[in-house]
Amino acid sequence: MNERSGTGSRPPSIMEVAKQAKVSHQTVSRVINGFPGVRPETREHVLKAIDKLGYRRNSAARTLVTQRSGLIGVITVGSFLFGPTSTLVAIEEAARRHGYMVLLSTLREGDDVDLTKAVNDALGQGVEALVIIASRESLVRRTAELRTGVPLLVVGPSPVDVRDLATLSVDQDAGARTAIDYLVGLGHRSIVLLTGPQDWTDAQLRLAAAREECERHGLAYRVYDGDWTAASGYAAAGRLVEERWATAGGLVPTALFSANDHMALGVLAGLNAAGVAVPAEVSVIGFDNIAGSDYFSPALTTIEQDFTALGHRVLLASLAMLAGDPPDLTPVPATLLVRDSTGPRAESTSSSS
Amino acid sequence: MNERSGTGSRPPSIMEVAKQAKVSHQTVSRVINGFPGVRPETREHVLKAIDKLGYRRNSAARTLVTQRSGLIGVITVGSFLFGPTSTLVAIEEAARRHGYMVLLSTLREGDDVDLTKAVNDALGQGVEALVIIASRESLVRRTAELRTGVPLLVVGPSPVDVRDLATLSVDQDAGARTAIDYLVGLGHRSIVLLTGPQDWTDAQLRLAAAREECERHGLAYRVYDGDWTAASGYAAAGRLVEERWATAGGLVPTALFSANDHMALGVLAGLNAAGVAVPAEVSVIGFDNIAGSDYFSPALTTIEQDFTALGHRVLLASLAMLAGDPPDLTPVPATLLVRDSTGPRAESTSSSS
DNA sequence: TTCACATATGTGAGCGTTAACATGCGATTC
DNA sequence: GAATCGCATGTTAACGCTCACATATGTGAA
Repeated sequence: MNERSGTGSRPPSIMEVAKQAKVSHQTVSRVINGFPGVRPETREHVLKAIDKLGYRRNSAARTLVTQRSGLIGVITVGSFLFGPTSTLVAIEEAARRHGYMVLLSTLREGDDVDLTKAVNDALGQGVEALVIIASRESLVRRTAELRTGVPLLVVGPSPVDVRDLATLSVDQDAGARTAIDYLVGLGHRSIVLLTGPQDWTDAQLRLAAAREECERHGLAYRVYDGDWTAASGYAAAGRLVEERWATAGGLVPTALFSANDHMALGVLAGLNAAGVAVPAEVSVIGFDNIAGSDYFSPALTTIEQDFTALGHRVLLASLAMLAGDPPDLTPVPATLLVRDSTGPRAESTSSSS
Repeated sequence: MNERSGTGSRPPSIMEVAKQAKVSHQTVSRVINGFPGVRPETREHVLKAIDKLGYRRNSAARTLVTQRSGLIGVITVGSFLFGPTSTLVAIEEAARRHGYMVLLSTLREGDDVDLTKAVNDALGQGVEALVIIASRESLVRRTAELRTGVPLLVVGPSPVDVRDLATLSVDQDAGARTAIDYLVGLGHRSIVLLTGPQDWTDAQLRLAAAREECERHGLAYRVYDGDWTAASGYAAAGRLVEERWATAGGLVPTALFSANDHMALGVLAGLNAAGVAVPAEVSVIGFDNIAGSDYFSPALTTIEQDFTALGHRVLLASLAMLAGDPPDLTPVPATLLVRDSTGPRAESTSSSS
């Protein structure tokens, strides 16, 4: 039924459909947009003409007059790691469900120039709202300075000193606290906090919360710097082993909280290489629940973030802002996943000084 | 310098810039598009007016008249696994470098209806070219039936019986052969091929190539079914252990080729649980080089796919098709990454029947 | 019948931009 | 000094759609 002109000419317009269906272009428009007040018979004719001509609405023309592009710009900056990517996919899915499409920009590094350009490009394409998945503190700050003219939502924790910036994220704070509490419940009194790069807000928040929670419980703890990679986790394991040698009595670290799963993987490899048993001698807990973490050796206890929920919430919030309503910005919960890499503190450990 | 009207009215148009700069709108257009024949002084005025008004080109209007949206539709279907995601990011990056933006659609499952809808939506937004990252055989077939009216490129191996479909991919064939050859070089004569789901073209191709290569070398081999997950790799390890018990002499499998790294991770975990030493008793080789595979226990020997190169090539090919030139569709190479999970066949193994 | 009134359809303008062509003007040529 | 050229700029008409309004047609009340 569907025939298309093979020439390089323009695709059929609403006018040609109108002619074909012997109605006015406006009636065609009404049919396309499902407006009421069109006789079923007329509608039928129009639909047939549309099918015959292979007509497809030109959204450029529509956007030009309505100011509505049906586009949401999503800018992910700095990484294609697990979290950002999962969030992106979830946002896209939610967007499509709500009749929007996603215009994507991925920036490798937190380059200000690139960010500004990406924002401008997206705005130039007429996006109705802008979502920035920014993991770095500095980036979020830049973002706050941007005057975009459309609703702007940042996925990632908000710096406390930046006001008037809509941010939405997984509850890093609660997640980190849950992890520490769980370790405390297992009897651990001295633990290592392996943190991510400090210019990542997620890393900051996880560390700050874990630290506070340690202090609240009166734990002995020390902080190791990591950079999200398994390699840095491996190095941390080496340091931990040394520390266990050098430390006396009840202060020997018996557990490690890694700010992400990749580093935890490195930690497991490092401990294994050093002959330290997990969880018998040291418990390890991660953060993210990346694919495969249930098959690490041993299976990794970790904090799972519900990125699908996050993505949906991001879209809902954008839509709310678009409608002029206050968005729901409460953080998305993170939940504990207990597996094999954590266990009760071994009594022998405290006596091995 | 930049002031913006706070009202909800329309943003400034080229006309207002023209009035502000006391030139015609066409001159403004010339400045915006960098056309020659504008006096530097005039250009200066226009630029100043643009800055003052906070003018930004309305791409809907531009698209309407030029038929060029600057948009490339990318549809990823069925997974957010390592490969597809990496490819997407690389495409986006290449696109931006060439002045295009990416309109994203992610489909969870290979639902035909969704695919058609996604294609139509993208076309409706005026994409100039369409890239479909399809991992499933059936999907690629559907794709071939789509008449889009714009250049269409499929990322993923092409079914041999489907003609006239531009496809581009990593050289799965060469990658799998490299892996087998490497094992052969280490002296292995009996190996297990752990394959992915057979409706994934990648899985098919990797298996077919590995199989052929095994036969070419006169190896004993058997095929285990997997589903890309670490869990299925774990199960495969169990089966392998049984097989080693039951098999006699030189036919005891001493190596396993896993069609992806996640499954290889599961295999490592399974072998470890069964007390089988890697690589002393069994060598394991993966495919993908996912993040962290260098910190598996032991570090995984694998085949690395250069997705960045693939993404760039995809864009180049799209551009070529757009220009009416024949695209370069030769596969992107895959390279061997030797790490610790593979080693020479242990002599003891063949005598342990 | 005549008016009002709803319901179905048509008409014209305008959205912001570019493409094609038209104009103005100083410099060059004969 | 007129004709010619080249450069810088202006004018007009699309592009395909939606909006606001105008016009037919049918229906019931006065």
